[in-house]
Amino acid sequence: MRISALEKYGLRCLLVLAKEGPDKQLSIAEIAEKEGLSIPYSSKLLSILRKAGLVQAARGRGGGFSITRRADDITLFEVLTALGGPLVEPHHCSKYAGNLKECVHIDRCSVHDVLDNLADYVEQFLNDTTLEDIIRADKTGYLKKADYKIILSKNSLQDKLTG
Amino acid sequence: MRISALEKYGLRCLLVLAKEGPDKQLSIAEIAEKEGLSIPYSSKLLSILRKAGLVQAARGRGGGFSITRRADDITLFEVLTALGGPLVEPHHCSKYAGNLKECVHIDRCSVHDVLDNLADYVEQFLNDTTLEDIIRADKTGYLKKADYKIILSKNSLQDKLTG
DNA sequence: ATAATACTTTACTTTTTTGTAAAGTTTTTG
DNA sequence: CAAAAACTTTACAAAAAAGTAAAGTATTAT
Repeated sequence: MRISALEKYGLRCLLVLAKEGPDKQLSIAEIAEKEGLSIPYSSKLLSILRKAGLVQAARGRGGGFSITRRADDITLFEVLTALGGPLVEPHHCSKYAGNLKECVHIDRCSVHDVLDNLADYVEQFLNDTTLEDIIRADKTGYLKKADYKIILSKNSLQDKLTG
Repeated sequence: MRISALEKYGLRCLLVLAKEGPDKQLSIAEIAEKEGLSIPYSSKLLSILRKAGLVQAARGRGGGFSITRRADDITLFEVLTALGGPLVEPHHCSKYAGNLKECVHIDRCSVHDVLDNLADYVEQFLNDTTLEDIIRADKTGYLKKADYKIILSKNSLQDKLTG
């Protein structure tokens, strides 16, 4: 379980634009320079962010990229999902079944269930963190932080199935 | 950010042994068969688990693997860390600096800070989940689950540095 | 129009991760 | 002691991810 390079670098590029706000744009070269990345790699990252609708591009002379929404309206969840996909593969049991066509735990896979719970849990954190929070931390040195007082309860798997 | 194949398969192999308890052992062939994995791949997974001290091996005829501790004494954090390493690279800023030798945000990297917070947060969940919880869920259909009532607070970065 | 600027797309190389194969070592049984 | 069972190690092949390069397309200024 690891944060990918694409996620880290892509987030950093987006933060550069987030600091500028939706009304200002920067060229790939400017963004690459600010983050110490190569121009081709920055192009790739920005292309992914554009396809996800997080930034928009203006082509031609005087063009560049701008963020599509305000920093306080974009969550870390959106950004990391755009760059790295979901934490758990949607069809884990069919994709990672080893030699067999289907997971041996096809009827009830508690590993999958616990990983799904973890994904939900992580999503909660990521949805509670906006780009604005990160920008503010840069300026003030204070970062919003989960308080590690997690309430654990027993929930029925059946609840999830029936909604 | 993704759960790796090694983490998922490794966890499954360990769970097979956890269900048997520390006093019973199974051969690689038996474990592979139960999880629908190839024998060479299972060997690799069990080798990693052995080096991490989570299982022990008895060689020779009649040998096999057994878990070293009870299922309720092994957390998901230990298992996933053994199989996949930490969520965030320890020296992210020096390793993923792009073209430069050091991260451009070397003095204060709020991206790194927020990812460290995420790692701590995830660790909390993983430390609260034992192999026994997963085994129980297999039997009963009930899985312990974080209640999504996360208390967010503002914490000083300085707090982290000074302890 | 034309040239310069700047995004876009495709293809390719390198590195890492996954997964397999085979030869080696240890222990037990006959 | 020899053979079989079973773990161990090393090396290798295949697939995915990371990162680079180059040719293409759109826009604007002259």
